[in-house]
Amino acid sequence: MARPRLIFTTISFSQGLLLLIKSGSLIKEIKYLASEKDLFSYLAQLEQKYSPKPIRDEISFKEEKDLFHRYFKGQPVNFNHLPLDFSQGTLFQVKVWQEAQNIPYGRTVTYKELAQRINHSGYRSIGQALGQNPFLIVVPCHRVLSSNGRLGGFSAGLSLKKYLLALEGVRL
DNA sequence: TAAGGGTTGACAC
DNA sequence: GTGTCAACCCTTA
Repeated sequence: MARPRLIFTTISFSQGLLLLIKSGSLIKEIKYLASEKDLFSYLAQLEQKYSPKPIRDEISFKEEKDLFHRYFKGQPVNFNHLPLDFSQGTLFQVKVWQEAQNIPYGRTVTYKELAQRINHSGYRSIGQALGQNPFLIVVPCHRVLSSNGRLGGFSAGLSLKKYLLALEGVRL
């Protein structure tokens, strides 16, 4: 059976832009890009990876765009009902991502707490799985902090992690 | 199979 | 309070 063609859109915000990629009705990836320049080079990579090449489609992302615009205005938004394509992750990664989705808006947990929720003791593996998170913001890996109250890490950059937490009213 | 990683907790100073 | 180190265990090359 032929796979549905990939479609994408971008959402601009004060720190850069988000690239949303869908296959059919499933979201395949939500990626942070610092500038239009990064967008063009990433799209070039996608064109090499996928055939036929992904096409821009604003209409199919109406709901997601609305949700993200509200989120960037500082309104509490729940993204959990959006259908995500977890097939690209391992079983362990999917478990971590799904558990991370349960962290409420404006709340934070530590890597340890997240590990305990999935009955796991490999704290470093949690960080590693979050680092592979392809669904920025929707899987809120920015809400996971180190136990000493520090930020920990963030695949899209710590300054963005700080920005997102501040947006949600989290005091560090 | 070995190395690395978004961590943690214990211990020493 | 801060630094160091072993242990956790998954992913990647």
